[in-house]
Amino acid sequence: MRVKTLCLGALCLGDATGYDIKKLFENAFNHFHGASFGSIYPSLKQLEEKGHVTHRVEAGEKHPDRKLFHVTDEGRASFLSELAQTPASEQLRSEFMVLMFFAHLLPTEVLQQKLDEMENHYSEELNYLESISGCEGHTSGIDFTIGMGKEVLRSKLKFLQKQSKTLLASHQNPPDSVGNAAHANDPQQESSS
Amino acid sequence: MRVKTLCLGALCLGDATGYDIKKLFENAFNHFHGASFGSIYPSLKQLEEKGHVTHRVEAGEKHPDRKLFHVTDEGRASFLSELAQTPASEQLRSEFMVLMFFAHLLPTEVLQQKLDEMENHYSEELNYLESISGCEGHTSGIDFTIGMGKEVLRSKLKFLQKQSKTLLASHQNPPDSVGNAAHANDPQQESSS
DNA sequence: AGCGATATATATCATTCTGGCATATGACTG
DNA sequence: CAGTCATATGCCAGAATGATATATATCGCT
Repeated sequence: MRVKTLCLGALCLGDATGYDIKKLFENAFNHFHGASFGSIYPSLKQLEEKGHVTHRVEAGEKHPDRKLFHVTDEGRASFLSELAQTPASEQLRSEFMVLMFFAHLLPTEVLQQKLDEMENHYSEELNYLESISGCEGHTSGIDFTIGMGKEVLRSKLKFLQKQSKTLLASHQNPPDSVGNAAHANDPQQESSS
Repeated sequence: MRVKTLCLGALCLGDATGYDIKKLFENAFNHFHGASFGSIYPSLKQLEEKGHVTHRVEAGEKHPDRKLFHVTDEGRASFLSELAQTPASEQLRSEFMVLMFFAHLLPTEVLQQKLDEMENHYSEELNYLESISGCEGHTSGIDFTIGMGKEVLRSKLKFLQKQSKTLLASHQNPPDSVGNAAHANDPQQESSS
C-alpha cells in the first residue's frame, strides 16, 4: 500500500497538515506502518493534482504557515475503493532476527546486549500501546489493531524471557564442536560435476 | 540493514549465485526480511567492486551460466563488524492492520474476507516454519528465529480466532450510534483562534 | 537578556529498494 | 510442439527512506 493511499486515509479521519500526518504515522500507525516527510509531502502534492485533496493556508500566530489538507468526495471514494481491493498481508523487517540468525558470529557480550536492547524496545512499545488502549473515540477496528499489537508484543517478550538464556548458554558452550562457527566457508564444493 | 549487507551474510553461509540468495530471502529469511532481484544483483556488483566478494562463472549443462559468488576475508571481516554495529530493531508493515484500522469503512463481507485471508496466510506461514524446524544443521540462532516466528504466528492466530467475531459483531451492529462511521469528516474546527 | 533545545511546519535530494519487464535455456506436460 | 515452469541474469521506472535545509516560536536555564 502506497504512502499516498495512507495519506488519503489519514485525511478521511479529519483535515490535517503534512506534519500532522507524520505524527499519526509516529503514533496511531506506529506499530504497523511508517512513513517519512520525504514521501508524505510529495504524496499530498500528487493527491492534490489528481483532485483527491484540496488545501487552504492558515497563517498561524503560534506556528509557521500551515497547509491544512482536506479530502474531496472523489478522494474519499478513491480511498474506499483502494481499501476494498487491498489484499490482507504483512511483512516484517527485523534487523534483530538477522542478528539472531548470525548469532554464532557475534561475541557473547554483544549478543547479550542485542537481546536486552530488543527487550527494552518491546517493553516500551507495549507500554505505549497500553497507554492508548481503552480510550474513548476509538472505533472497534482501532481497538482491534491495538489489541493485536499488545498480544504480539506480549508473546515476543515472553519468548525472549524464556529463550534468551538457552541461546546464550549454547552460545558460550557450543553443543557439539567448539570452533565450528569460525570457518563457515567452503561448504559447497560440489561444483565440478 | 542494507540488502548489500544481507548478501554478504548469505555468502558467509556458503558460496551462492544471485538466484540462490533470492531463494534464501524467500525461504530461511522469509519471515523477517525480503529482497528482490533488483537489489540483489546490484549489491553483488558493488560488493565485488569493493573487493568483498569474488565470482567464477560456471558453464552449466542443466542451467544457464551461473556466477558463483564467494566472500573474501575482507568481506567476512566487514560483515562481522557491520553486524556487531547493527542496532536490534524491527519494523512491521501491515496492510492488514491498515484494513482493520479502517474497518468501519468496509462492507461486512469484505471485512470478513480480509480476516479469513489473513488467517490463511498466518496458517500457511506457521506450517512452513513447523516444516523446517528441528532440522539438523541449524545453529541455535536459526532455531531461535524459527521458534520466535512460530510463537508470534500462534499468538496472531489465537488473537484472530478470538477477536474476529467481536469485530464483526460490532461492525454489523455498531455499539452506540449507527451512522456515525459514515461522516468521520469535519472533526477539527478549532481553527479560527 | 541571551543561549541552546525542542516543537511546529514545509520541502528537496541522493541513495536505495521494489516490482515489473526482458532475455535465454532446459525440463516437463498435455 | 506449444505452453509453462524452474533456473539464471540483468535493467528500469517509480516509490520510499533518511538526511539536510529553512523558518518561526516556545521553554528552561544561567
